Amino acid sequence: MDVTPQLLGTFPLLRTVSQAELEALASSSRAEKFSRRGVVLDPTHKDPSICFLFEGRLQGVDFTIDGREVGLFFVERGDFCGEMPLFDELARPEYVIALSSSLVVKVPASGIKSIMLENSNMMNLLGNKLAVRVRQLTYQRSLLAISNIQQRVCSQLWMLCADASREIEDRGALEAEIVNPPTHLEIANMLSVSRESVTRVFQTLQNRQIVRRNGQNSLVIISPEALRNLANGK
Amino acid sequence: MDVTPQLLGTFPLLRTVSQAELEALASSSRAEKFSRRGVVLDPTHKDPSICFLFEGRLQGVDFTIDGREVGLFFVERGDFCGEMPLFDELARPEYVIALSSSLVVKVPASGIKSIMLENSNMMNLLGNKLAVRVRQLTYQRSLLAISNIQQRVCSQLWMLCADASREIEDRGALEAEIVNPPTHLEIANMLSVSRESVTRVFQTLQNRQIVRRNGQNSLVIISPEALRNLANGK
DNA sequence: GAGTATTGGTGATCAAGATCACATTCCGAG
DNA sequence: CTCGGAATGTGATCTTGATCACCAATACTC
Repeated sequence: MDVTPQLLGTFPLLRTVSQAELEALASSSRAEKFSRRGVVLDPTHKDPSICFLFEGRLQGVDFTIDGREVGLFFVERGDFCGEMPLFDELARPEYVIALSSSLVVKVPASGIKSIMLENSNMMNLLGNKLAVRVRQLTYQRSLLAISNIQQRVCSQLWMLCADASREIEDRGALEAEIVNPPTHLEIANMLSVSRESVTRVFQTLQNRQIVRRNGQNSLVIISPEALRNLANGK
Repeated sequence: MDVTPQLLGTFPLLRTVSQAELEALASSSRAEKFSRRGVVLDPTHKDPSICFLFEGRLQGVDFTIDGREVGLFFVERGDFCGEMPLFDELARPEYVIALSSSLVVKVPASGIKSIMLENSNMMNLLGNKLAVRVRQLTYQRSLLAISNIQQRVCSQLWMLCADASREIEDRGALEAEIVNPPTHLEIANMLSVSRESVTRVFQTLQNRQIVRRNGQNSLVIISPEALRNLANGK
C-alpha cells in the first residue's frame, strides 16, 4: 500500500520534518495490515523499521526463558514503536504484536536515524520515549520483586488504572475505570503467577466491593483508595 | 573542589564538546568525595546533575514497596550516571550510592542539556546509554519472572560473568571470572529471594565443581557451560 | 589483639502459592 | 440455536522456598 508524505506528517514525531525529507521517507515506507495476534515487529528480523500505528492497538511482548509470553507495553494509535535500533545496533529485545486488527506504517530505521541526528525536536521526543520506557520497566521490575501475590496483583491493577484515567488522584476517592482490561491469564503472565491465584485475588476484591466488572471490556475500580492500600501492604 | 575544563574533557561523553563550552560547564560543576554507602544521587533532590565518576565505583539502586534495597546497575570510573533528567522532566527513579570511596564530578543537567541538543555525537552516546539501560532492565525483568530459584540465581551469575568477560563464548568452555562478586545477600536482594536460598544454590554449584571462590573478591566459573545449562532449565 | 559487624553455612518448621482436576459461564461463528 | 473454545471459578494436594534460630569464619575497627 502507498504511503503519502502527508500521512507521515500527521504523526507527532515527524511533525517537524521537512516536506522533502518526508517524501524521501514515504517512498521507502510501506503500510501493512495485521490481524489480531499478527507479529508486527520481530527482533530477529534484519532490516529494522520504526512502526507508526495508524489504526488499531499493539502490544510489546517478551518471552521468558521457559517460553511464557509477557506483556510489556501498549502502543495506541498515533504512537510508534521499534525505536530501539535508532540508538543501539544490537538486537533490540522486543516483539510487537497486534492486539486488534491494525494498520501500521513501517519506516526504515536508517532513514529516520539520519534525519533525527539533525533534528533536535525529534531527538528530544525519542529520548523522552526511551526515558518513559526506562521508568515503566523500573516499575514493572519493582512489581515482580513483591513477594506477596495479592499485593502484586493489586499493584498491577493500580498501575493499569493510573495509566487509564489520571483524574483519580484529583477527584479523590471516586471510581476509576480500566477499559479493555487484560484477562486473568494475561495478568498472571505479566506478573508470573498462576492464573488461579489471579482469579482468587479478583474474588476477594469483588467480595470486598473494591472492583466490579462492567460488561466484558470494562473493569470499574469502585474504591481506588482501598486498592492502593492493598497494593502497598495495607 | 575545583573542576578544570581539562578534567571534564577526559570523559568520553564530553570529548566532542568545545573548549569554551567545557569552561562554562566546569565553572558550574563541583567535585565531591563520597565514602562507602554515601548517597551520590537522590531522585528527590530538586536540582538534577549528571555525575561523572572519576575514581571509585557506584551503584544505582532502587527500593521496593516494602523498603528492600535492590541493585540495578554499576557505574565504573570514566562512566557517568544521572542522565535520565536530560530526557524526562519527571522525577527520575534512581538512587545512586558509592560502593567504595569515590570521587565524582557533578555537572548541572541544564548545562549539559543545552549542549547536547546541538551535539549529535553526544546525543548518540546518551541515546545509546538509555538503550543499553532498557536492555538491561528487560533482562532483569525476565530474571525476576523465573519461578525456579536455582535457575534465577544461575541466570544472574551468568549475566554477571557475561558482563565481566566476553571471551567466554569465543574460547568455548573455558573458565570465566567474576571480579568483586556481589555478596549472597546482595544477590538475594537483586533477585528478591532469601539469602539462605542463594547460599544453598552456591553450595550445590560448588559441590558440582561449577564455581569456585578465589579469595574474597573473585569468583571463578569453572564450567560456564554447566552454569548456562542450569540457567535455562537443564 | 580483642571485640564487633559482616558474611557465609545449615537444619527444622511452616505457609503461600503452584499444580491438578474439574465445573461453569461467556461469547463468537456458523 | 448450537457448538466449541476461551475465560473464569473453586476445591484438594503438594512443593518450594521463606522464616527462624542458630553457628562459624572472616575482616574491620579501635
